[in-house]
Amino acid sequence: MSPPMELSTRYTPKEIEGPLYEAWESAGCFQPPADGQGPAGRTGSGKTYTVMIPPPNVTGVLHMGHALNGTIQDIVVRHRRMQGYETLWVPGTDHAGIATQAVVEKKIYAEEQKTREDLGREEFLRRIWDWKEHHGNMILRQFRSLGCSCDWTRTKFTMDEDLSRAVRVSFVELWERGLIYRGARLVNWDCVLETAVSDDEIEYVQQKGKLWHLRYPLTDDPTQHLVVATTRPETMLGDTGVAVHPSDARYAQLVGKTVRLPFVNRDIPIVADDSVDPEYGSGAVKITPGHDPADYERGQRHSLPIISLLEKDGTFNEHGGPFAGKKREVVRKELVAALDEMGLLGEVESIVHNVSTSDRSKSPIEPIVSEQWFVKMQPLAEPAIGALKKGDLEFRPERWGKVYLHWLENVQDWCISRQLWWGHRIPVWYDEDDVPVASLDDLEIGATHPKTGKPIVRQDPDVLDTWASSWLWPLATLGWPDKAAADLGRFYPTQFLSTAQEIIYLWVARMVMAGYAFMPELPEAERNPFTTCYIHATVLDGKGKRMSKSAGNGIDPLDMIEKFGADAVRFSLVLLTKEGQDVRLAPDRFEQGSRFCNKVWNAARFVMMNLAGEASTEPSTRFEDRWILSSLARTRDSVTAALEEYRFNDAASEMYRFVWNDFCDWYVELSKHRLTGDDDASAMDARATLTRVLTDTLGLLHPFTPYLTEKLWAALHETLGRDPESMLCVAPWPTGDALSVDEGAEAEMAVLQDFVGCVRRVRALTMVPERKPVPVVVNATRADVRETMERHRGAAASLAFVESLEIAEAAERPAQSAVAVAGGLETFVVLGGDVDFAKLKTVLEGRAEKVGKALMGTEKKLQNEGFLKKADPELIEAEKERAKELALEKELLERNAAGL
RNA sequence: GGACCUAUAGCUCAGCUGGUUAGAGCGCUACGUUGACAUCGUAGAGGUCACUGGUUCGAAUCCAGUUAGGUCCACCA
Repeated sequence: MSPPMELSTRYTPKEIEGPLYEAWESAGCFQPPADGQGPAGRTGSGKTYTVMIPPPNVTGVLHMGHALNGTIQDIVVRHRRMQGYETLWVPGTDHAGIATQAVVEKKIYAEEQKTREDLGREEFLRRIWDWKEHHGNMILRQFRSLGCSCDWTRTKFTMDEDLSRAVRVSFVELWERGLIYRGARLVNWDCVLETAVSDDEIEYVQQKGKLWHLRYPLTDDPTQHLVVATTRPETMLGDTGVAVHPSDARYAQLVGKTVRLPFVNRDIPIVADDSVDPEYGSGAVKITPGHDPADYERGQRHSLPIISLLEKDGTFNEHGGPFAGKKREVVRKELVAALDEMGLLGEVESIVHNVSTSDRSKSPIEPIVSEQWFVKMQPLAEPAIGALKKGDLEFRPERWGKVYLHWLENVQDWCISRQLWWGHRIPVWYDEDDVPVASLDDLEIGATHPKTGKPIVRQDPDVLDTWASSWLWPLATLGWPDKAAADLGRFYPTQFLSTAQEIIYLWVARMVMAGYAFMPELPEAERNPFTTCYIHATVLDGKGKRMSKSAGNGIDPLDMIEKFGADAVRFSLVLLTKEGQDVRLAPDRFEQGSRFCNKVWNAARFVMMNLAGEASTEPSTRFEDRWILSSLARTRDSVTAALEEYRFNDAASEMYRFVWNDFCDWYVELSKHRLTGDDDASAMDARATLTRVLTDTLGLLHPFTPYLTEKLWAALHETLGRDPESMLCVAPWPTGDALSVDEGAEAEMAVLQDFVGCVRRVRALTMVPERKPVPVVVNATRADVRETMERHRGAAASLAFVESLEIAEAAERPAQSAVAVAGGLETFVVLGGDVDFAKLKTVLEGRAEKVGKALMGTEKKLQNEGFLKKADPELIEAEKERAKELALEKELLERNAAGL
């Protein structure tokens, strides 16, 4: 047996993490075994376990939410890998259309004062690719430093050639199934940047504004007016109706009549609509379907025409009448003044309201109508709803299923076109009559339109929504649309998806739809892309606010990794994050994980420093060995169960408790006198048990703290002269093999712990130092307890630092002794010097009172007829037993207090 | 406005399908360094389980309401 390798007294993550990660990767540990001939000596098991990373934006940097999610996925993946599954975790990034385009555009403007129009489409795209090559994927490197065991050889990007192909195939398939159509739609228009922006890029800014009351003359009788209230008076030029609430008596007789719109002299109808709030403003709403989403809806309901007033830069077009050609701000001012002059301006209220503002240009958003591409969602949603209802898909926590269903059951058609340059170009070409056609392969300008036979004149300039590629993620990363792709057959469907709540419908629901839509050849349940969708906690700051870049309250996980190590960050995150519960984080929360890692490190050091002698090969019959192995068995079972049920914090706290409280505080302490004592057989048993417990502990802990445990695994193997090539990362998960719960040993251990607790309490109370040997007399009325004490007097004496130990049934309290009571034991500690008996008396009385209260509680229960009649008989028995014990304890406490 | 979540020790949180002397970590108090670990050990103080009702023999736990905080979605003409 060789001496243990040199281990410092403190765990120093920084030095070991990098090399270990490289070792895992170069040994191919993260790749599933190919064709039964696995890397790192593994063979295929035939069972696969697949996880897809939610692809972060290429522009992204790791934040706490990523760190938490990365940790969760890695725990699952490492656990399954050790269980023998052929495990695949696919990493990658998302091209994130607008976010990326904005980042690069901004950078180019800052450096060269050039806009994307200045560069032109082709050059601009080249620049983005260039940027992506140099600065993208930073986030993937950060996932590595967390220890994530992704198969990096399969890294994907949503604009890779194969994924782009998949996007195009999916588009054409939907086109051919008649699920894609073109239609008018209000989009959020940024008049400064002259682009549509998505809902996500709008900020609602609270501003002071005015609510203008405008008086519209009735067509019948121009001396009468209908007053409408608006915050955007200039849009009146596009009004095609006025709405009032159907039950509003003030206007009831006007419904069906028309008003004449000033400036443009258009007669527009007055309609009744439930959406109008009679209390707000004048109770009458102007309807501008071309420039307001709510009005668009109202317009649809009442079949009102749509008028578009604005050019792309925000100037008014020919529908603006006298204001045509003027900017929107100017029109507002002039129009209000003109109305005032005509006597058509009523009250002007000052109000505070939310103005939708473009994130990027900070200018007010103008909703405008434009032509967009849509996907019909209804037919795609049906099977996705079925997946959840039939149980082929489950959410964790379950309640998120409701969010998923609610969205699917009210699903709107999906607008998939975006007026951007960065993204998958829409594969649609038009002939000279503007007849569109979708095509798998690019059509040349001048080529023949396959349907009309006329020449193609242009390709659609827009690109697809980012989610039009990410909804294919589980399919396309495995080789779809090539149905014969080996990975697709082997790893699809996947088992586990962990992601954030806010993308349940943006992403999760759509992936499910895609699975059903594009894998029709599979049995129904297997089309669903993942069986479990785990929604992880939202990470909040120490004050309970969401962590975000803009709020500046984020904790950088990389700083924490730098300071505490990846394992400490991982362990802390998981320990703190109860399933389904948001988590508040402050930097000092990571210390707990850090301390734990150090504890494990030192426990392992202790074990290895004491393995220099022979170890037993037969199972030990000694109670402390049986006790710790029993506890190990319980822990192993509950950790395994917790991991399989995604209760990661339960698993982590079980490990924490076992390692710290059972193994370090009791077993290691109990082993010390054996390892240095004269009883060789006992020492051999201790060495065997220490080795066994450490080995399994490292295995159980590996998913949580991979670096620490891998390092210690290597050290242990070196110490024992075992296979130096062995890697914990791909070692088998600790399982049953003869390790089971031993209730006898547990009961004996409980007696010992009671005894030691008594002695320690007396010492603390009377200021006798922990290690100063003292004579102890212990009374145990129960014979079995007395026998246990007799059997383990050596262990008891060693743990309690006893000078002499007398075990009796009813000994008198020795002179100059203090006493503590627990579990039916009456423990007298003989002290030298002065003892504060008055203080001791107070403590005993206090305890007696507490125990008395508990006793009263149980007695009350036992006298309660309802309880005796209705409660579980076993429970009643237990309660009687408890009453006996409490009564004994109370008696002992009172007797001793009285004797002082 | 809609949906959902939370309220337990000074702080951050556990407490599963109702029966515990209501727990953990941090912080606090006292004591302790001859070697696994001071990123440690031992002992201790500290809680009307937000409030009000209800169900029950029995409620931190189940139900209803109130209050306070949070998250997501929608968005005010």
